[in-house]
Amino acid sequence: MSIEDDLKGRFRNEYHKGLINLTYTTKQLGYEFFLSLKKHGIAEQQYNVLRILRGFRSQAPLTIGFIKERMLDKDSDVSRIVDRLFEKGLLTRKENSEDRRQKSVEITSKGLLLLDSMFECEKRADTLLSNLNETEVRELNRLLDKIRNNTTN
Amino acid sequence: MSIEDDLKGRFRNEYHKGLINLTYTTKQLGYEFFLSLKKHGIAEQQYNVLRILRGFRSQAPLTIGFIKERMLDKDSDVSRIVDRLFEKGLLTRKENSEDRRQKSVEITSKGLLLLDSMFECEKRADTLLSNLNETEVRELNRLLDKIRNNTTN
DNA sequence: TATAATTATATGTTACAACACATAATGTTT
DNA sequence: AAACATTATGTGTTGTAACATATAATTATA
Repeated sequence: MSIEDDLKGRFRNEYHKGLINLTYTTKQLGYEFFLSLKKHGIAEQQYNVLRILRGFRSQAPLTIGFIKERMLDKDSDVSRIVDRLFEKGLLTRKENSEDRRQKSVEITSKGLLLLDSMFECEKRADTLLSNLNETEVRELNRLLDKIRNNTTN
Repeated sequence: MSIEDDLKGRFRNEYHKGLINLTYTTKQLGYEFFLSLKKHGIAEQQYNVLRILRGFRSQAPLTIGFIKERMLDKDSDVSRIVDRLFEKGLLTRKENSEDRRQKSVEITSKGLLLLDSMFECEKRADTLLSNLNETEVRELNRLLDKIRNNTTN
């Protein structure tokens, strides 16, 4: 399937196509992953928060700000995502007595169990680019890094 | 700036990095473009609908379904996006007398003027990948196409 | 032709991003 | 210590994706 067919449009040039292609491909990969998450009744950002809580368990409890820094999306509304996970019993949230502005957030055993049961989602994520060989992925990463160097200066 | 620094994390392998890199880079490019739109008080999907209305002006009026097919996101909620544009006076929306289920949507002169005033946004979009040379963009497109062939089968 | 299937659009819900603003706790300055 | 600044988090709003369901109009079928 070519992107031209799919979008029913034409591109001004390779750069134009590149931008649309990036958006389109990433959206599609995200959707693939989203589908594998959906079976577990959890939204993508909630999953990401749980992953961070598990990944940094040695430094638990974590604050909202710490979690926020580690989200792919820097503007994540972690307060309300944590709300939803709290209501599902997947994490605990307490006032930090050292600094009462902060919240101490920790994954529960229920949360850990859920992540364990989602192991195949993580495996799925690793296969999304499997159509590229090692050299190609490396080249993709090089190109993406190069693109970003441009836009962040 | 490396993505490793930025995400404060490590990657399992190049494939893992590739997926995160795609998500992250695309998000950043999208944000760049979003910023240039914001000055004109219009949201990204609303802009996309206006572009389609202008682009296919020769076939006007267009139906909601026609617009939907041409959106990058196939699940776009075109009905409500059109609502918002209608309220801003940027398009007209009438019942189609041939098939009264359909709506006939057409961009207004106010909508065309807005797009004209946004010409620099389009130019901006074309420069987002300018850090890559022609060969590199071509290679990027090849890799993205190859990724998608995988995930759509 | 009455009925059933399909189509085009609308509406309602949940989760979220991006933003502005609010609030409370803490730190700093005078 | 009182006043001000900063920090951590919360809340409210708008726009949207993804989804389910609704409704009306049209087409196909028995």
